[in-house]
This record gives sequence, structure tokens and C-alpha cells, in this order.
Amino acid sequence: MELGTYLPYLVNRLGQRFVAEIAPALAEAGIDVQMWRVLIALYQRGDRSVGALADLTSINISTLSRLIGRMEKQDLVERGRGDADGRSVVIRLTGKGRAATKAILPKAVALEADATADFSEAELAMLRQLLVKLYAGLDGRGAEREDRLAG
Amino acid sequence: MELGTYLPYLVNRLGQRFVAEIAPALAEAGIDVQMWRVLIALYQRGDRSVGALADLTSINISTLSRLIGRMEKQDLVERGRGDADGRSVVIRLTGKGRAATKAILPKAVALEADATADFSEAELAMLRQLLVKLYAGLDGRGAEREDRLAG
DNA sequence: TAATTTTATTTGCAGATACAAATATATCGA
DNA sequence: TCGATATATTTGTATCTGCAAATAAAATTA
Repeated sequence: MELGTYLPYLVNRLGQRFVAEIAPALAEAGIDVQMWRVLIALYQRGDRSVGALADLTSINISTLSRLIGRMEKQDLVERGRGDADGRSVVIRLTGKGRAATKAILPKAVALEADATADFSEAELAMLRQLLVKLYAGLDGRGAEREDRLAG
Repeated sequence: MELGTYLPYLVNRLGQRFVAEIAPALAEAGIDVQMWRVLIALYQRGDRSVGALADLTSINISTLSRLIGRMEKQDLVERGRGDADGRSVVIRLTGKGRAATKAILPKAVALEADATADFSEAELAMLRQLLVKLYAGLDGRGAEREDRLAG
């Protein structure tokens, strides 16, 4: 295995770099990367339970619970009880949270645009497609898991 | 911006997924993901100073210093003083560290192979090339940085 | 070569993370 | 409907993280 062609390495290196690039724009608004993930998830998908947000953001649910507490203190989101299911807690963007998200979004778009400035439309489309395919390729992998599901 | 086509999202989601997939194999050997990053860097690039390892792995240097302490306790690596520069500390794999790395490597290779089982050779090569190009596209981006470099 | 500045690493500390246990509410079966 | 079981979230706790300050060893300058 050669590090420089190993996909998990290439992908994680790139992901960390994206995070490092967007962090300063977030910091101006007193927001960290984990908060940003929650904000865009809520902004694009609407109100969500803690569990649903954990799935969307891949943030551990207990970590997320406390993260939401911090975001509440900053008046970025608010907690409410679920209508249908009283066990679940619905997280909503506040006006301030929505405004902060709108303010940062153009910078997030610019980050992607800058990074892909040398890409043709075809390359961009191909890259997105291959990333989605790769992600899909990780679903239900390995005999062990199949055994478990089968048994 | 649509989340499902946004490259930083696609990339980070995939990276987290790779980490989640390899973690169980590492856990068997009492190794976590950060330790694994250090191990493969040392395995492939040879002995390195703490600072050089921080660059290779993108782990914060103070975090890395303590991580190396834990790895030393597990007898995976050892510290020595730099020959040329007495300030730097050279980190070396121990026999145990090298053996653990060799034991895990096939599983890391299998992870990539599984994820790309449906890929043609051309697609795989294209994906790697585009990921490298994207990473390169993030170098020296933005007017601010150029100003700083110029001034 | 002694004093100053720069570079490499470690450590103090405050806060973030994740596992497991606790809590709160809902659903199921007798 | 009551008790048992399942699901959603929070909290206790030990550990990890990263910034800034401290330490250690060059390199530079007077």
C-alpha cells in the first residue's frame, strides 16, 4: 500500500483541509465546525430531532446533546418537545441561527468554487458521482455483517 | 447550495465512514485511529521527528506529543534525540509497533478494495487523480493569503 | 563567546468527546 | 389498564484535544 494513492488517506486529508479552510469564517461568528454541521443540516432539512441530527451530521448523540446545549446558550437553536413523540426533542434554528447560517453559506460555496476552479464541469460531476458511489460501496460490506443480518 | 452535492460534505462524510470501518480492526490491537495514522506514517516514511509527524498526519503537535507518550507506554514507538538537531525528538517504530502495523495493513487494503469493488480501473484512477487535484486546488487560495505572501 | 533570538517539544489548563448508566416517555402484551 | 420492554435523550465520568505558556536546545549577533 502506498499512502499517496490510498483512498482513505486522500479523503481524510482533504476533509481536514476543508475544515481548516472554513474554520476562520466560522470563528468570526463564534461558531465551530461541529456547530456548523448542525446549522446547515437544520437549514437545509428543517427542524429535526436530536437523533435525526446525529445521523445527518455523524456526531455522537451524547456529544451532540451537549453541543446543542452550547448552541442554545448562544441562541443559535432552541429545543422543543416532539409533537408526535414526547420522547424526542425537536431542534429548531432561531432567527439568529438562521441569520448566521445565511451569512456563512456564501463563504462555504466560495470554498468549493475556489478548490474546483481548475475543474471542468465534467470533472466536477464525475468527482461527485464517484464520491457518492464510493460511499455507497461501503454499505453492507464484509461477510461478518451479512452473516449478522442473515442470522 | 445543496448538501448532497457539496464536496466538503461528501468528502468528510466519506472520511468518517472510512474511519468507522477501520476502527474495529484497530481496536483488536488496542490501537485508535490517531495511533494508526502515526504508525503508517512511520512505517512508510521511516523515523520522523514529532514536528514532521504532525505535518504528515495533520495531528496537532501538542496532541501528538501526548499521543506518542501513550504509544510509548504501549511499546509501539520509542523516542530518541535527533542526531543533527538536539532539539528535535526522533520517533521510531518498535518491533511491536512494526508488527502491529503489518498485521493491520491487509485489513486497510481490504477496506479500500471492498469500497471500490464496483469501480473500473479507469474510475479508480480518475477518482484518485481528482482527489489529488482538489487538494492541490486548496493551496494558496484567496486574495488575503496572496496579499500576505506578497507583502 | 555571551547574550539574544529562533525553533522543537512538552506541559498547564479549560473545555470537548464518547462510552455507559440514568432518566423520561412510549408501546406492547396480559 | 398495569407492568414489562423498547426508544430518545441526557448525564456521570474518564480520557482526549488544542491553545498558550514553559522548557530545552540551536543559531545568530554583538
